[in-house]
Amino acid sequence: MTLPLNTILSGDCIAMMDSLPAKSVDLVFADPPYNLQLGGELLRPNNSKVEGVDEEWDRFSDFAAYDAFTRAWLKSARRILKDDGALWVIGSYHNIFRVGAILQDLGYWMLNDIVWRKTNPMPNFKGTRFTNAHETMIWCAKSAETRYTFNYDSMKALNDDLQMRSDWTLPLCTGGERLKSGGKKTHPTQKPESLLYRVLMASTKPGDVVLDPFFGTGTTGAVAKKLGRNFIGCERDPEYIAAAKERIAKVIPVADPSVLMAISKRSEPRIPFGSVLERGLLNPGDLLFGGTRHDKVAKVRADGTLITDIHRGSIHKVGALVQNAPACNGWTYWHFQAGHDEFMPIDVLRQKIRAELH
Amino acid sequence: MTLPLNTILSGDCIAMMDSLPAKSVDLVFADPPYNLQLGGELLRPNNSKVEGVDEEWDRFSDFAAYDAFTRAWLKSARRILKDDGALWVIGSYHNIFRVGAILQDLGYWMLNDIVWRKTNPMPNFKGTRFTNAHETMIWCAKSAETRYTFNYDSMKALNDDLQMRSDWTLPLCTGGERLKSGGKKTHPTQKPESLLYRVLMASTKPGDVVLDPFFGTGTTGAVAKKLGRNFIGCERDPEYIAAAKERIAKVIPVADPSVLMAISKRSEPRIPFGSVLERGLLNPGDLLFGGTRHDKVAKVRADGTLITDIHRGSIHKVGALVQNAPACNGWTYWHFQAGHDEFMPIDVLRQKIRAELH
DNA sequence: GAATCATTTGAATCTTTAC
DNA sequence: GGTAAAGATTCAAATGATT
Repeated sequence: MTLPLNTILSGDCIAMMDSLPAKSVDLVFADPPYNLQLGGELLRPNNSKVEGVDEEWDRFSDFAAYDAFTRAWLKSARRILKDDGALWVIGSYHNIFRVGAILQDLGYWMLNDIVWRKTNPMPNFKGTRFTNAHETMIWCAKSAETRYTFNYDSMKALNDDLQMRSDWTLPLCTGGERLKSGGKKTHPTQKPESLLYRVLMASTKPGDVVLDPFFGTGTTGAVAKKLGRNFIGCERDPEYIAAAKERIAKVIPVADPSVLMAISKRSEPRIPFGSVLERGLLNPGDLLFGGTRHDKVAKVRADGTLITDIHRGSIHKVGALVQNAPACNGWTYWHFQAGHDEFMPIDVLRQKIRAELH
Repeated sequence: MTLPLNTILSGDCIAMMDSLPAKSVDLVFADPPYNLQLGGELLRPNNSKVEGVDEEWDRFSDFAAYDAFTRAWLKSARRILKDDGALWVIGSYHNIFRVGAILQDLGYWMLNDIVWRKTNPMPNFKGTRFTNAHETMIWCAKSAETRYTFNYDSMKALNDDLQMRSDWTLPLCTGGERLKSGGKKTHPTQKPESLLYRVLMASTKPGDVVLDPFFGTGTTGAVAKKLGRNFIGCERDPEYIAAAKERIAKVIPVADPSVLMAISKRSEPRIPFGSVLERGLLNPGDLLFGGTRHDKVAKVRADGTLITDIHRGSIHKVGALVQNAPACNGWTYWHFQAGHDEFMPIDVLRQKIRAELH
């Protein structure tokens, strides 16, 4: 079976997900309904307050229904996730704690909880509580043992070369981005594209398949299309589906795929230190220098090992030994003499070789 | 029975709470074990060791054991709470979702979840996830029908006459405030007094009784005494108790809490260039132009870096490289094409984002 | 003594590949 | 499956050392 890529499946998300092949999706992003147990359900039809044991039973039954629903869709999502896939859920204090506990119970492995700080939240008009100015997202891998995609360098770049933190400050979806029909908002809880931009940039690769079980008006699909990812949406409401289709059709994908690729040291090809010798960038007998004052010295041997008066081994091993450190990256630790008083890390030689590979 | 006010009860918190009269306490503040379940040792890039939390009190065999423990102490706490009392719990993603779900199951009524944004969190040294830069507190009333204390105006005053939001930006407990014994921290997870200050100012009145079931080194007691509230602590570890007693003895209550309200002024928020992309003000693949004749050209990548035929990096770095200059302010150097022959500096896009923050 | 630079540290579920 | 080796990786703030 081929996946219904870049389409919206009309119907209940559990049935829809169950119709897809197992281990076929790279990412699930879910914005499920918030807990329905609020307000009126605490009142009887005659408006008297529910009290005592009845109260607890009622409430338990409400939470139980929400829990059962949550468990069901999270189970279905887990089946279709690839083993190295991941899942995001967004919610508020009404539902996110139940969602989080069930995620853990099902074996998902939490990677972060992310706080979306709203720059422009709705104030608390009655002054009864703190302004509810954030929502919470949970990001988790399929299990504690599985791998997952995290474009660390992209996130760092997006944040002016500082590690991206677990709190994200972004505005609500308003203005031209907010879908309207007949002057009213099409969907009550449309999420901003900036939020999905960061989610997809962080945890997917170009070409990945992203499934959204509660597609709504298609923010996930719109951003996925823009960023060169494939999407699958599940949605029951025909009006939302129509709005999402129209919206996504207008999205222009980024034309140049090269601007989408994450650049990470981890994904670059490995270069053995021996290659540096084979290409004559260094020669057997050359000296390498380590330490802040370049006072540690080692001699390069023809087989690519280093030797000092007492140590012998790889650039990493000898680097660790001369520093008496548990570990060492020899590429950045060792320097060669490039001029009278100029030392350069041997990593530049590796870069030279890597450049030739392109 | 009279309450053991302003004392530390030595022993298990559940037994201690069960020994107190029902409906006798105005507030419970709890910093329970987080159930971190850390793996092996973790080294910083400089190879120094991170002191993790591996205390016996944070070890649980599985989620079921942690849940049973959580349910037990939350039940005991609920019995001793006055009907118009409230409870706070702090935690991280390791435990807070389980705590939150159990709170709801027991009939507590959530008022807010509060995010403590750390100004100086520990980074993610291995680049595997987002920097875990926050913890979560849940504030709840005893039930949906009960009243609770919220000093709305105090909170507004604390926040420059703006409603206090659900995200609080506060530094970790370090420096002189951090209790040390023999050069090492007395308690691995001592909370900052600023956090408790805000909690107690928000949700208690002078003279109220505040119980902390996991008293540790007594931050709750210290701030309670300072603010003219009464405290009751429960703690098992004699060393923590001794440190807390000594600490609290030194606290001088303040006559007028308003003198403590000095709150750091917010500085102009830093806007990473990546935000411009996330918000769609520029798009991946767009061209930027530098130089007086706009003859330097760079392409915007999806992660917020720029790329030319030979250079790659942040707006500042690439700006410097194309000019062969030591440094460059990319915000003013780079321009985007706003019309047929019109170029505008990308700084106007930053201004646009800043305006939304106010 | 002031200024500058180097070191330390904080609730952390913290690697990947080859053999 | 396990073990060993390669090699990638940190931010803010306080404290201590040096000039």
